[in-house]
Amino acid sequence: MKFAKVVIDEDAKAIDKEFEYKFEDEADVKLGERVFVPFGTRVLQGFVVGISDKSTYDETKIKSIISTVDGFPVIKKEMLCLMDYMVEKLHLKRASILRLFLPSEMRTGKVKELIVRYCSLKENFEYPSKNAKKQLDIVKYLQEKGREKFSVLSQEFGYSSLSSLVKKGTILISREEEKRQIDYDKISGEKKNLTPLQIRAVETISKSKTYLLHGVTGSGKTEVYMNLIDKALKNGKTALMLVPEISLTPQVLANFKARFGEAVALIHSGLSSGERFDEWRRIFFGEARVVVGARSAIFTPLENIGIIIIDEEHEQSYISESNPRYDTHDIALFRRKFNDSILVLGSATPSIDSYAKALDGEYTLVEMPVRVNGMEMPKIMIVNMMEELRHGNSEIFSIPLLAELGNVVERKKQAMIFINRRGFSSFQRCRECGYVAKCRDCDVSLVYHRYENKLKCHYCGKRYKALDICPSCGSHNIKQGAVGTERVVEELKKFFPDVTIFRMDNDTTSTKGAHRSILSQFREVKPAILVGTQMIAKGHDFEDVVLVGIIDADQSLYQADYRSIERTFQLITQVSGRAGRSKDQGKVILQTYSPRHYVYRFAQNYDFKGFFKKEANLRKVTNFPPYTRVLRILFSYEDENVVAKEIKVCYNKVQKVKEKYPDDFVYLDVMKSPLNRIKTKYRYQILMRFKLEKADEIEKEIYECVDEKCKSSVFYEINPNNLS
DNA sequence: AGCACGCCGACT
DNA sequence: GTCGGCGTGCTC
Repeated sequence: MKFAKVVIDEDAKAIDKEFEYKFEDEADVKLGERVFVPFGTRVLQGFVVGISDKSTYDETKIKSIISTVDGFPVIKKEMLCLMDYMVEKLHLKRASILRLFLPSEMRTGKVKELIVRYCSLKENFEYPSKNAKKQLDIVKYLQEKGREKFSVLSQEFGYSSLSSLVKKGTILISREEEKRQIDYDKISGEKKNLTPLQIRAVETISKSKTYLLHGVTGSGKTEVYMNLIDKALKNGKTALMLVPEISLTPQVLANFKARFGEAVALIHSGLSSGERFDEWRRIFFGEARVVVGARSAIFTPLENIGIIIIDEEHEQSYISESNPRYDTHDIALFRRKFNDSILVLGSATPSIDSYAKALDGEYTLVEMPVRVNGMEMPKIMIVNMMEELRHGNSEIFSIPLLAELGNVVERKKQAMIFINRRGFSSFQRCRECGYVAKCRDCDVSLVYHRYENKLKCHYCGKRYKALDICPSCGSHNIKQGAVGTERVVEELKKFFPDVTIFRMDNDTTSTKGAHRSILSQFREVKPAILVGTQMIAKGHDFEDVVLVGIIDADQSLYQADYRSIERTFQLITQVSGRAGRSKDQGKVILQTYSPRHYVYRFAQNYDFKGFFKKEANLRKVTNFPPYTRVLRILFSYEDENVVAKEIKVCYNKVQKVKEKYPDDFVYLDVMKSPLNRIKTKYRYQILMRFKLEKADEIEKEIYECVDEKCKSSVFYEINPNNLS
């Protein structure tokens, strides 16, 4: 008799623990397998997360495992350890963690293996009659080629001829499982010669520890990554490389496929569920030895990892913002340790957090301060929009930007205009009474989308009719708020009616392949202007882009978030990099209403170190991370009274903890979340900051403050990215 | 989560 | 009398 600890596959707080079940034979159930178990009156699926000879529960109450689900353990040992770590450290529910480790297709069970029928000739087949021309063609084809897919032959020669050959027994059919082929651009993957700087980086990164690779845009980090992966493969190890979702462009994918061929598995949101399922299994069974993917790829069941790379490590998208909330860095650090592998965090603008760790010696700093082609970084010109206003220009575009755009058009070159907001304008406001339309389910203003003539909630996605008269006072005087991508395109058309203008944002890239098609179209046209959000800021090398315009750079600056300045610096550097790929020196025009802000001064000079010093110092004196830890506990529930009451109880307990550590707490407060309601749920939060020395200890005690039985759903966030 | 058990109101 | 409301508590 054996006993298994089972996590029930239900995402509910109340059953988030390990239940014990018995089974007879050791060979029947393996660690990490999915099993069917009786649970109360029902039969549910669960994960075996532990096996032992003894039980720790009343043996008369222990039931038997009914059967296994897959017939093999789907969760490997490393991932079981990772689950424990995430439960302990991030206070996530076991089932929701385990779900991260499997492709969703395995739970819903909708996707099946792709079975392909192959046709081949019987050994001593009889020739079809002379009149059956099509059938003879098929036989001839197969004599030459040996075998072919049923679907191909049917397409080529017609279904009826083929099926009659099958019926006669002339053709035999065999069924084989095939992995779905992922679509990617085929390019040649020749190795480039490395610069001395790149060689030094590759040689330095060799020990099993964590490196921070700080390389300016254009310093050739990707080539370094590829060489490092090569090295890992030669040592018989595997490699995991993460890139932000938006920079997971066709170019990047093609590069990796070309270089490492069949050994590469790709994980990204553009895959169909079948493709995702197949890629996961190729990784699981060791067919794929290099994994390239977005955030969630950190959970792939890759074994014997020699190197983990997080490219653009500063990117926000590495922090999951919705339910199982986690930071990819934490997971990567865990897996690095477990596999005793190398971890490389790469960026042109490292996060303040990572860079501080590097200076502290926790990470090893590797620098690549020079561009591969020896080119200068593009010149950044700061335009004071207040000044423009004073001179009577209240348009979106400043005079210098228009002049430079004109110049680009004349030279038949290309420009990119970056604007950090999609839609036509941020909101519609009534000029008479100040009414702004809000989402019924969420506490946010609606965004106007001109193309659909609809108001959209960017939180829950709900659509509303656009305003023509103010529902509050009846006035027709409706004003558009701040500009978005759509509006910029429209305005540009007025100034440059003959120039091709492309728009790229969430709305124009929602369909599969749209991203790729816009970029390849843009590549072909000159002169042309590409208007877009964040997603144009990454990794595209366009030789002919000589100008980048940043509309309203302040957008990201004034947010109730301690990282907003850091993010602004990163954004400007990133976007500016787009102008620097051509032979002519590129130019960047940055429009701002606060030209004297230090972030612009450092960004203009590409002075990361100076910026770091200033920003780190500010964080230190104002008691923010990385010198303190922020913990946010978010309660949300449909009934506002319930949330308010429950969070109050929790807050009182937290206050007791604070009294116990009076010197460590630098901040503690309870409040409505700035976004008080999202998807019909009211949100309240407790915010606290405490010093690092006893942070782990304090954190543990704080977690005890939340009543397990409360109705609200509770989210914990460490150093949250935004406080809404 | 989902289901049983249980303790109150208004109906054939 | 009992049918059914949903509040509470349990599931190895």
